[in-house]
Amino acid sequence: MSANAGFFAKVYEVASQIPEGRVTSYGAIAKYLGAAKSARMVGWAMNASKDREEVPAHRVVNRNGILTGKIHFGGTNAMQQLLEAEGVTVKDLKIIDFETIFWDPMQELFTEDK
DNA sequence: ACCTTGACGGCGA
DNA sequence: TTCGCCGCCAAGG
Repeated sequence: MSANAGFFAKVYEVASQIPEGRVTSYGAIAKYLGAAKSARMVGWAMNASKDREEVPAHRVVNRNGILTGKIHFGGTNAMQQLLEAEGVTVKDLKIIDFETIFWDPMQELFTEDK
């Protein structure tokens, strides 16, 4: 399924599996999908996933641990609020202990798919 | 049909 | 190590 699903669909599958209180990056998802250079498309997919409540886009940030997509959450700091509500400490759009709560699909799903 | 933009990141200089 | 350019490819103008 995943192998035959469109790129967007695959992104949704991975993103929807991100546990609460954990975060990942666009690049990590892209790399897991076999397109490390297509991190941008992951972001674009997230943009289209706004209608999909199953996709916690707020748990996906850039590789610096910065809430770059915050802008797309109604124009307010809703994204940060959502993360903090899950126990994620955010300081001025920057996730504290980013690597500690980082959820790497390559590490968590390496044998479950593909 | 062509050009620009975009939730990023890799790789070269 | 830091800076900048290029790729990925979809959507909008």
